[in-house]
Amino acid sequence: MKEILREIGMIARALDSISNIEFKEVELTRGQYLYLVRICEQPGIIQEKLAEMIKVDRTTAARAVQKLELQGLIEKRSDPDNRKIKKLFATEQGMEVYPFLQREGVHSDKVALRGLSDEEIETLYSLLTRVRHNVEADWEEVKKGNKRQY
Amino acid sequence: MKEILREIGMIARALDSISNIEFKEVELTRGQYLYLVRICEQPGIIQEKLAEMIKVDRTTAARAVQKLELQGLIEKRSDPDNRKIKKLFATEQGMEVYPFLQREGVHSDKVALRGLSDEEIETLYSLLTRVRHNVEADWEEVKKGNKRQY
DNA sequence: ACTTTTTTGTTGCAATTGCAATAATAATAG
DNA sequence: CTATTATTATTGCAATTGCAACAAAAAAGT
Repeated sequence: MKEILREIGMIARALDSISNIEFKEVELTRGQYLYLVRICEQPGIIQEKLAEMIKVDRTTAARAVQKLELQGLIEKRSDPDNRKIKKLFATEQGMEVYPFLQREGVHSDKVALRGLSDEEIETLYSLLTRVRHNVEADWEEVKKGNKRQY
Repeated sequence: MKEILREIGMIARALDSISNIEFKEVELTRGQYLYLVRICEQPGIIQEKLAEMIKVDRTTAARAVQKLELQGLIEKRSDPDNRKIKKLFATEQGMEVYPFLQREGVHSDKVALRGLSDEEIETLYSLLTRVRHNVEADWEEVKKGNKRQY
């Protein structure tokens, strides 16, 4: 049943591709939207958690965040209680583009789920959450350098 | 319900990341496995279809295929009936690594679907197929330069 | 027949991506 | 309390990725 994972891959790449093209209108380059939406939604999140959430390499997130900061869309604030971390916040300018990201997301959602009943959507979501939990555990292990055996 | 698409994104990135790390063992660099498995499974497929299947830019597929050829894992054959296309075939060497890709795929599958019943798996697959069809239509439009409206 | 459009392939950039390696602080252990 | 480990962030490469722009052949229109 390996086709399930292929379907997921296809859907993810297609949607990502669409988003990247559409967000150029808001001066966002490839991938940036992923980080910006999450920072808008979870003000104060740190880079490390962001990478973990998105499932991307730590250094990739570092660079994406760096660029968002340079563009003035987000801000890094040092924490007096913990000098190791930098909390991330969307600036006013960042918050201005957020509604656009939301609208695009809602639309993609609508398109993707067209023809599915509310119940089917609920089922799909619940199943995917479980799959994600399964996969996420392995991802963290492998990222740490541990080897899966099969 | 936009969380569905996020779950899909997370799962896809996590699995892709794992695969990329594991396939280094077989001298494959990032992304190459996507193309190689499909060429092994569909001998004679052309680049354009490959990109369409995988949902990746045409030029990205071009470069991936180019590299696979340079590494001697696949072969491009010109078609006497159609001088525009080049059919792709795995070489012996390419076919040798294929079983490894398969085993990895089966294992990822097992991990991802752990705890799901056969029926749930069936349901998930069927729902995802529908979602993919929905998304794929939009992707092709947007790739052609057409604008979605919302 | 021939003109226009679509398909298929390639290359030049400019950018993201991620592994390795480094650093610094915080948390844990002995 | 100090030594070791884990967390968080950064930078230097080397590679993939994709948009633009081109080319050539095939397919569709007129």
